[in-house]
Amino acid sequence: MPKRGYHHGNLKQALVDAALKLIEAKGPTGFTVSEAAKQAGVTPAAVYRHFEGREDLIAEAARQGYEIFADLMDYAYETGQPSALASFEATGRAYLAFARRYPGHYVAMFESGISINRTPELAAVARRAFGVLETAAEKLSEHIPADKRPPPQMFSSHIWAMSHGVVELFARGSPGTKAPFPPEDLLETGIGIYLRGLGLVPRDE
Amino acid sequence: MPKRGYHHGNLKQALVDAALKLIEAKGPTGFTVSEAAKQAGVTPAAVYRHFEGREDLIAEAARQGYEIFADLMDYAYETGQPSALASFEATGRAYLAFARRYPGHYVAMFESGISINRTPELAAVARRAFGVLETAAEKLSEHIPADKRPPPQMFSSHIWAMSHGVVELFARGSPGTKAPFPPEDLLETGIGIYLRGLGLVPRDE
DNA sequence: TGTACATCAGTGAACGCGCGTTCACTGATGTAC
DNA sequence: TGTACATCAGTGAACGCGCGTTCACTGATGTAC
Repeated sequence: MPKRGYHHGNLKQALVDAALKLIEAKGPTGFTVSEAAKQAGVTPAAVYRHFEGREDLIAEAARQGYEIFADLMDYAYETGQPSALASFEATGRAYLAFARRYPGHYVAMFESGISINRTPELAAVARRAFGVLETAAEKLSEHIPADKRPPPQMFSSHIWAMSHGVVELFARGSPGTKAPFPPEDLLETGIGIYLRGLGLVPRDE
Repeated sequence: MPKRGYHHGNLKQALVDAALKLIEAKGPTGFTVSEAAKQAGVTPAAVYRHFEGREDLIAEAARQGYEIFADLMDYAYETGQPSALASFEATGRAYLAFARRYPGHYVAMFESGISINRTPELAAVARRAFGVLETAAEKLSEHIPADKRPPPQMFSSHIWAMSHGVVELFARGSPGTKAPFPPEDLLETGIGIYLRGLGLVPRDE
């Protein structure tokens, strides 16, 4: 443990990390300022040297999550290039991968009730993340016959909805629901069938 | 206001109704026993004549929601008969319709953290609701060429995921997200494209 | 029809609890001379 | 290099609050005779 700096070293980040662990373990409701402070080895009052309050701490955790998420989406998009189809599919998969690898961030972002418009920085980074998906959809849409081409924003919404639904219902320990199939497979096949419906993938495997 | 019966008439249901309104307005976290009691015109202690505690009240609200939900799914299924395709589509739409018309119930069921296995009755009615969707998927699957037929449970999961995603992301006042299209249209087109991908709907409109 | 009694839905006061937040403070660290 | 001072991260005690829950009670309703 590096103990440089004043007293703690980097308490601000330590508090965010503690909050993420707690949110992951107990949900956004179960998370308390006092417990986060305790886990960082510090008095609850110390939190207020770095954050305006409870909400502010959660918002910072969410912001960091969007940052990671946006980077992941960017990377997935690039991985699929130069194929518009591969890029699009990869961004869809990235959503699930993110939820799996960063569950604390995911909950802070999507289940804590924090508004995306809470601060300009939060809004900006969220827009960056979703922008990648929309760009992928636009590029993909160019491969669809112009007369039967739905708005790109529409099928990026479809894919986002399916990804979100798979995560919420089957990848997280949802209310007594047991996954009938591995979520990754479910999403993979779901996106596959959908893209075939768009006429972007041939009928056979 | 019918004031029959002992003192209140039907306090148990009045408490459930108050809870539903509060959950709808403030989320499952914002709901408190005291406020539900107050809204029913009764002391907080009176709640314990009818429920074991806070959780029990929410569970009853969820149970009633599943009951309505299952009936709605049944009705939607019957409406589509004898066409397997129409029945399947109708059950997908019913999910969104339910979330819209009974937002309090919806939140109690899917966002309150109540486990489906809390009581046998709750588990039973939930199974009834989801069973309709699975039956519809099985019937539909018979129309797909046997060699290229995914398991019915798989595409009922896909549709459920898409419906759930559309509701969570676009139909409810999600974290700063504004719907790019009416959720009903989004779901309609999404299911349509998906079914075309399954080879169940011809390529043109 | 009238009286005595049992039932039990709802009362009102109180409890212990843990929360988020505040405040005057302390003492380690960084800086000026 | 050494001393005096300013800074400010973290302390510890305390606060007010509203929560869920309990308990002995009361008084309206239903029932037996």
